[in-house]
Amino acid sequence: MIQPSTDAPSGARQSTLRTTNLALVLRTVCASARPLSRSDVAVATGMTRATAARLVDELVAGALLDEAERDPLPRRGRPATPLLPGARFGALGLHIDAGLLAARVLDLRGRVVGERVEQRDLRGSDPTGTFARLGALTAELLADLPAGLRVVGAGLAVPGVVDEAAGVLLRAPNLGWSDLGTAELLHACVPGGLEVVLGNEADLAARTVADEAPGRAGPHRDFLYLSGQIGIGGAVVLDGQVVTGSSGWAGEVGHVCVDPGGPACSCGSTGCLELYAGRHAFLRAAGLPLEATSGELAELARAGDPAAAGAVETGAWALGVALAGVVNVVGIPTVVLGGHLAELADLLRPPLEEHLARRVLSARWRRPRILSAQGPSAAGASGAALRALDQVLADPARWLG
Amino acid sequence: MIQPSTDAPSGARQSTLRTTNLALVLRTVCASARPLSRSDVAVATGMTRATAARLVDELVAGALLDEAERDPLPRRGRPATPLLPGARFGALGLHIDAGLLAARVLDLRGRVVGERVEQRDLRGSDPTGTFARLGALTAELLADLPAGLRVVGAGLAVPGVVDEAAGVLLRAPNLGWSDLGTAELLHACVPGGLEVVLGNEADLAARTVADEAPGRAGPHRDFLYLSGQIGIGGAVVLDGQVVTGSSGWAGEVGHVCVDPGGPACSCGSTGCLELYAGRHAFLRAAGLPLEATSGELAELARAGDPAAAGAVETGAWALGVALAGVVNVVGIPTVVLGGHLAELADLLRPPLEEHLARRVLSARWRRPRILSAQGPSAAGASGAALRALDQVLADPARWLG
DNA sequence: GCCTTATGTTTTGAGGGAAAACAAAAGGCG
DNA sequence: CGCCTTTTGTTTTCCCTCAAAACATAAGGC
Repeated sequence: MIQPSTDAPSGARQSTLRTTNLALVLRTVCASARPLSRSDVAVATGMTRATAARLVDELVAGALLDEAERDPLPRRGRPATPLLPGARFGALGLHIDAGLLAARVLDLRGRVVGERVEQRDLRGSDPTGTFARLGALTAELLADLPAGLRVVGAGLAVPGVVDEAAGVLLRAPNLGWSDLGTAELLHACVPGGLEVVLGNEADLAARTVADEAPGRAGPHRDFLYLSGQIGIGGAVVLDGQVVTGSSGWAGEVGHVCVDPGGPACSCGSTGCLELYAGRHAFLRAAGLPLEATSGELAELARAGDPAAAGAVETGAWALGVALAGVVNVVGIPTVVLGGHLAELADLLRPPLEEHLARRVLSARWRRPRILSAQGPSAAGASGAALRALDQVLADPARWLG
Repeated sequence: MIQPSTDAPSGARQSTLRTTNLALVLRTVCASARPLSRSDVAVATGMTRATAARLVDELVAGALLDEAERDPLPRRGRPATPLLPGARFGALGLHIDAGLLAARVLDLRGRVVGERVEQRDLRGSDPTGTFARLGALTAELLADLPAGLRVVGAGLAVPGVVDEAAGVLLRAPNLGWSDLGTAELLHACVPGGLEVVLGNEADLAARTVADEAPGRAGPHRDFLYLSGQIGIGGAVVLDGQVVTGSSGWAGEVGHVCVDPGGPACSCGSTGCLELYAGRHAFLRAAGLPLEATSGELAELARAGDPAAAGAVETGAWALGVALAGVVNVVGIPTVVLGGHLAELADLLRPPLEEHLARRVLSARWRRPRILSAQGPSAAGASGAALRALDQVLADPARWLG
């Protein structure tokens, strides 16, 4: 018997055409660095002006696009009406990490509409209390939002492995949490009706590098993102898309083996990258207390402190071995350092690039490059909001009613 | 100025709807393990019977689908007309490897219509002569094909890194070839008008595991494929798609570092996986001549030969360290062993699964599994043909004229 | 003040799928 | 044997969406 095939691709009908093109128009406007006119949209998409204008009108009516003030630049011809992504659509991004709590709202233009960030040591904390505090921050933030903003979705970034579908945090060693169902905790955290999607911090932070605004591609589309918090998480980004795999277990770069004869790791393996280039490993090797920041370590190393310089040296070597393996497998020679590694990027870059040049097979053809993530702290919060906004870009028709 | 954006997604029109649905119908029939009727297609795709039937009729008229004999099974209702992928469409897959030359033609049903495989030591061979020999095999093969078969495309699998767009073989250490432009060599190799697309052997061989016939998914959709030839190539398969990255440099598992303090590799790095689990490494460790086969090694190890057993032990250990890293990064716990590793799979599995269980972070949740590729030799040839046939599935309208 | 230019809108037409009725080919059953 | 039921496949009618082309609008240039 043939099933109606719940997930199988279903036949395209007239309405599919419509929603597809509606989404295309919205994405085209979002993707542009400068405001487009209806005519620009027609040219960019290959539609006729009539069709493009009709779709734009519909999106403007639904506030998914805004008509901006006319450009007073003196040009020939009828003046165009510039279009911008709708400022009245926003999404909530939350972030829990070992050292901070954050709640941030981004709008469709990628602007921060409001945020609350709180430094706080959450290692070994009680989930209930932490979610309550996050709920308080969120309530404050939402109360301060400009009137008329539609919050269309929410996401929570956590430093660990998640089962997104089930909303379960499987393992977050830095928080000391595991197998934590978040549905109820989150339900108490945000206003009812707003669903919060769980996500891995590194995956979401990588989005802020891949996209500089909802639907607008950043300068790098293929890269490996390293999120150095206490451990080291990672995300592979191919053509602007985070490769998440069939489950949440991708990107555990911190547990790539650097030296099989090395020390035992808490994960059960030996010689994991985290033991050489994790935050604590850096600080311990530099003789600093675990409360010190990576900025302090960097300053010491730059000042010529031998222990700090040695810590950087060792970290760069370990990163070189592990990242060379990853680059050889995924074939992407661009690595973006985030989290605490971003603060050390300038120091790590020269030795790390040298190690990669030697160990990466393709180095002679395309020399591996090390970049550092620029964005604000709690990038996971922004990434979570971006992901929620991507829903709107994927199916604008849903939000027109 | 807004450009007509050559590669940007262009607006969907009525005809897009048509080609999309045409492709959907063809893929639906191909994906099914048993023949579908027009009515089945309608149910599976969610279209009306009228629409599905019209599209099927068009595909049948173009020979992309065949109407099979009616099933004589006594059932109520008007008897259905079973549909099968068109047997008159085929593609040519070629394969050059260190130890063999192969040419094979598959049809849309995934059947081998004809093949020529020749064992031959091609290490350090002259490209011109080798391509000439491959051309001779191909000419023989094509001459023997049943009349009326339309060969719609061709592919060539090579054990090395390729630039598919440019048709350049950048690096194939086992053949001793590098920076080899293949366009002219291939032009002389196959009949004019047939374009041959270059591809990496491991990527293409992985397709034969992901798809058991054109458009029909195999039992595993997410896995890491290891192609043990002389070196070790690999491919990551996610949701049935080979992840090739932005260039051809993905999948070089053989040069993942297993021990940074290990011996120097010809690639410039140290302690690469190939030095422990490459074909030659196995044979050398077992005290066998380099001409011996992996089957002989396996037999010795099973018979209790200590050197052979040690070689397997060491290889499993090295594979464990390297694959654990890959599994931790891509989050896929299924590994399919191909090439010479397939012959050793039964021996490697127990120790390798044990190493992975210890070193893979997700092992407690999803225990890593080791499988061995079943298919015929020269899987790259089949994969190359499958890829060429996928063009037809992607845009059947092109082949209706 | 008229022409040129670019943008935006309206009108008309064609293509493709949906819905529903219709036709066909078998078994079931009195 | 003849009629009903069931399933498949076909035909007809209608609606939706986009294309094409003409038209309207709002500016600068001369």
